[in-house]
This record gives sequence, C-alpha cells and structure tokens, in this order.
Amino acid sequence: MKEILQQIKEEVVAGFVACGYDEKYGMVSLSNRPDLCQFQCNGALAAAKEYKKAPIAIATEVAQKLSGNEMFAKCEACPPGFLNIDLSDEFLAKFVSEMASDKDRFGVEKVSNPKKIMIDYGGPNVAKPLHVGHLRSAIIGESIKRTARFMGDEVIGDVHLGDWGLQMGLIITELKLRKPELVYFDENYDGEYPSEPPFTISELEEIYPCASGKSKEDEAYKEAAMTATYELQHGRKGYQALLSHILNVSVSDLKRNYEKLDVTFDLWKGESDAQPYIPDMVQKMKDDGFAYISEGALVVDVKEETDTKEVPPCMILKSDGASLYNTTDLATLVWRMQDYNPDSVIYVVDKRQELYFTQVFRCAKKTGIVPADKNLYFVGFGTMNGKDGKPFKTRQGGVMRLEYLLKEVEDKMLEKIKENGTMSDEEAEKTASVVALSAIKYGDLSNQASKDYIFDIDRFTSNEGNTGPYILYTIVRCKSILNKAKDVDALATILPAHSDSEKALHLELTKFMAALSSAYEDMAPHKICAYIYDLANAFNRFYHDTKILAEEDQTRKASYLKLLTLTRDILEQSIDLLGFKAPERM
RNA sequence: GUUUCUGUAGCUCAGCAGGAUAGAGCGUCCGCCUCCUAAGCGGAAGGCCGGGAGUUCGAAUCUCCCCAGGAACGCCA
Repeated sequence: MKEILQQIKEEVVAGFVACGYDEKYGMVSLSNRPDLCQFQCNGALAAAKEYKKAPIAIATEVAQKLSGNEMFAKCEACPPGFLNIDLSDEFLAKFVSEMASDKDRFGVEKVSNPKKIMIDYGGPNVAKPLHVGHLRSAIIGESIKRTARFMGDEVIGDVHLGDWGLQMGLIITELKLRKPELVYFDENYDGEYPSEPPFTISELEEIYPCASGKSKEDEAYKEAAMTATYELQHGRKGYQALLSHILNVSVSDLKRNYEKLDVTFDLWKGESDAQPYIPDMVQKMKDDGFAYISEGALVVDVKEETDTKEVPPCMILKSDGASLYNTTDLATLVWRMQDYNPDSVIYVVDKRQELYFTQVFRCAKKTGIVPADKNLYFVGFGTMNGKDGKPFKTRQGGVMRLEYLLKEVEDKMLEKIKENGTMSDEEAEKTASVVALSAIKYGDLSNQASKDYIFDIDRFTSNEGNTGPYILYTIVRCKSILNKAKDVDALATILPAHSDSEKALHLELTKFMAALSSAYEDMAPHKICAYIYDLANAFNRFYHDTKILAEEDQTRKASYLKLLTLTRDILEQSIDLLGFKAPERM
C-alpha cells in the first residue's frame, strides 16, 4: 500500500497547487516537534522567496484550502510559516487496519524492479576458528540479505572462504616441519592420498597462529611458506590434497558455528574456486593492453581524473608471479558474472579495505570483467572495540573466539533468566541462547555499520534500555496476552484510538513501510533497530495504561487484540530481518 | 606527508537531501506492582552539537580553515 507520508504529501501538494504554488513546495516530513503536530510541511518557508510573500501568508492560504479534508484532524499555519498537520484518528485507524489485513507484508510492497544480488560476507579463513573479527560481516551481511529478500530481490549469499594465499603456505610449511614423513610432502609419490585428514580441527587451529608467528620472526621460514604457497598455486599435487583436507575439516566446523549465529550462505565458495579462472583472465588483460609490468609486478592502472588522492594501480600478479588478494577477487568476479550474472555484488567487509576494493572494482569494470551496467557495492564496517575503546580482545589480550563470546553472553542471560524466572532448566537454556543472540546482534546492528562501536556485554545483555532483550521482552508481552485471549477475531477492524498512547502506537505502526524501505535502500540495518525501538516504546506505553483483556466493550477489545497482533507481527518480522528470533516466554 | 573517517549530555549512541525548545539509553535523583511478565511505565537533573569563519531569513546538518583521535596509502588479506 502507499506509504502514509506519500498519501499526506499528495493532499498537501494538491493544496499548494490549488493556491497557485509549485508542487515542489508540498514536501511533507515527520514532525520534529511531536508536541505540536504529527507531520509538518516547511514548503511555505521555501516558497516565500519565489513568490515574494510572507511565508505565514502562504502557509495560511494552503491551510485554509486543506481545512475540511477528511484525512486531517488539524492543518494549521504556524509562524514563521510552518504547516502543522495531524491526521484524523479515523484515518489513522483505517490505515493501521489496512496494514493488519495485509497478513505477511503489513503494507510493504516489493520493489517494482527486483534485482539479482550477490552478497559477499563472512570471509572466514579456513584453518582458523571464527573470531570476533568475523562477527560483524556475518551479522550485517545476513541482515542486508534478509532485508533485500523481503523487498523482493533475488539474493545469493556467498561465504567467500579465505582458503588460498600465504596462509595455506604457512600451514603446509608448519605441517611439514612437524610431520615430514607424510606422503603429501613426497614429490615422487604418485599414488592415492589418504582420505583421512592428517590433523583434527583443534590441531589445525593451533598450527596456523604458530606458523604465522614464526614467519614474522624467521625470514627463512617465511620464504619457505611463500614457496609452498607458490607450489600449491601451481599445481603441486600433495599440497592440493592437503588443501582439500584443510577445507573439509574446516568447513564443517565453520558451518556449525555460523549455524549458531543463525547465519546461512547459499554458496560456500572460496578463493581457491577462483583459481582456475586466473590464467585466462590475466592473459586477456595483457592481450587487451590493460595489464603491464611495473616494478616487476603485473598491474592495471585504475587512476581516474577526478581522484583527490593517489590511487595506486591494481596489482594482478606479484613479481614472483604468484597471485594475490586482488587477483583472486577479480577472478571471483569472473565466475560470479559467468555463472550467476547478478545485477549487483555487495561486499560486506572491514572498512579498512576500502581502497583495495576501489581498485578491484575499477579494474573489473575497466577490463570488462564486470559490465558497466552492473553495480559493485562496498559496505564497509568499523571495528568492534572493547570497553577501553581499543579492538576487542580477551582478558589475556588475544583474539576472542566467537564460540567463547557467544558462550559468555549465553551464560549471562541464563543467569538472568534463572534469577527471575520459573522455567525448567531446559527451557531456560534454550531461551538464554535465543536472547543472547538478540543481545549480540542488536548490539551490533543498532550502530551504523560504518562506525566503530564498543562491544559492551553488560550493556547489551542489560535488562534495560535500547537492547535486543528489551525488544524481545516487548514481543513476549504481546504474545502472552494473545495467548490468553483465545478469541482473537481475525476480521476485527482497528478502531480509532481511545487514548493518546494508543494513538501514538497507531502512528508508530504507520511508519513501518518508510523505515523498511530506507533501511533497504541505504543497506542500513540500524534503521530497522531504531524503528522497532520506537515501536516497542510506543507499545509498552500503551500496554501500561490500557487494560486489554479486561476491556468490557467486546468490539474495542477485539480492536486491541488486532492491534497487538499487528505490533507483534511487525516486531517479529523486523527482528527476523535483523537475524534473530523471539522466545515464547522470558 | 597525502587521503579519508570520526568528534553531539559523565558514559554509549541517534539525528545530518538546513527549519520551530538538539533526542534516546545507561548512570544519578524522585515516583508507580491487591491489575494482561516491573527485563516495564512516568518524572527530574544533565549540552556553546570539538573550535573558528562563511553561505542562508534560519546551520548539529552545507562550504572552507584549524584542533584532537582512528584508519588507509604497490608485491599481507
């Protein structure tokens, strides 16, 4: 259905036009003075210049023209020239009623031109456990994916594993040092490689940081790792067999962890999947004259005249001939275009990588890997900091594993539930994990993605304030009443509001469409958070001063229940887009 | 050094296609459970929107300069 602001605007525009003013002055926005009115139009102030009239005169004229319009309870001119608008309670109730009758979408229409979008989020390294650094990509990407899907786009999520490059060389080098007798290291071996991996996930997780540490101190070790990387990339069989072991062991562990986060991917492709496309891609870049040798490396210039800063060329191959991050990302775009041909690709990545992606995007467009009419978006997110404002660490100063973080938050929630609940242990634990996820995700998503934010467990899990648990609690309240009222009349209409708090709730509900579409357009989940926080507040106020189940007027009671249903549904739909769920009780 | 992001209440953050008295939460203080979950609701105190110029009838919001902090800046990803 048509957004409420749009409906109001049409009336106001008509008013302006009828008075002889340009329609552009009929812009309507939410009031920034809710104490005075619900909506406002500042067009008269702007029109004053063009028509050489006092703003208040214009506003008064338009206000008179609009008086008597059924949509408005009030439409008055206010000095110096504001047009203050209140909707009639009837119109408001009717609008909300219409939303309620739209069972699954609550008035939100799908986009008229759905797109095929591929979204690249996650980016975990195999052989390394998920840590907090992967949290934001997963959470934000998942939310953007769900939102776009809800709006009608076809969205393909790709985890984009980090399963190539120096880190693999490091693991192989360390493994060789520890178990040189393994057949994978015997270059003359030409039999079948064992199907059982020569390590467990925990060993793997220990090997990488160890190797990485050594390579920073030991030049020769680093050299060996780079050689191993090169050999792996150039088809050394034993190493490739090792790679697939590493992948298998690691991916099943990753899947388990992402599942806990309620984050899913349609594709489990990795950097290694792009490798077969590299030779042709590179050759074509050379043939087309885009790629040339500079300082020993193969590069493509991506400078543009409008640049305010130096944009270094996009490096395609290192001087030793090995591929690197950029190469792999470009080759990944090759198969993405070839196999899926998406209209756009969205990268949800740490914002520090912005320059790299600028280079990659330009290079992809310039060399024709990605046609000009496709869009490549970089959604950069900030760092997750600890309470001290520095990157989040464990108490020991190491990188916090996601599993442990999750466990810590779950324990906190469980404690709270046990304190004031009467649940069985089993239900308490289930509920704790649901609420914990909401605490983490809401804590993250309620901040603008691009900014750094402080991950404060105590605040996120707090009983009070703008938190995931608060939103869930509100939903649980709705559910609790609805469960008790067995006779919810699905066909009931929502009556004009009886009280201020009810009216405020109506008004808040009408903003759902606008909130969602702006979150969608800006790829900004925090806008959904801001909206549901306002909605939850409005509901709790209403809840507090309205006796719902005890209401004697049955029509009114049915209207309340309908209102509750809509509130619950919108909240649940919204948190689903954020990537978490509400329990039945808490 | 260059580029870029950030700077709003004691703390954590909204608001930024300019508009009327700058908004939340936490923390502090004061109220509210014989009533549908008090993980709630109401209220109070708390701000030169980093500083300075400019554009405008009007600036937290746009432009420029400064200050402070972070980040990126060709063979890591």
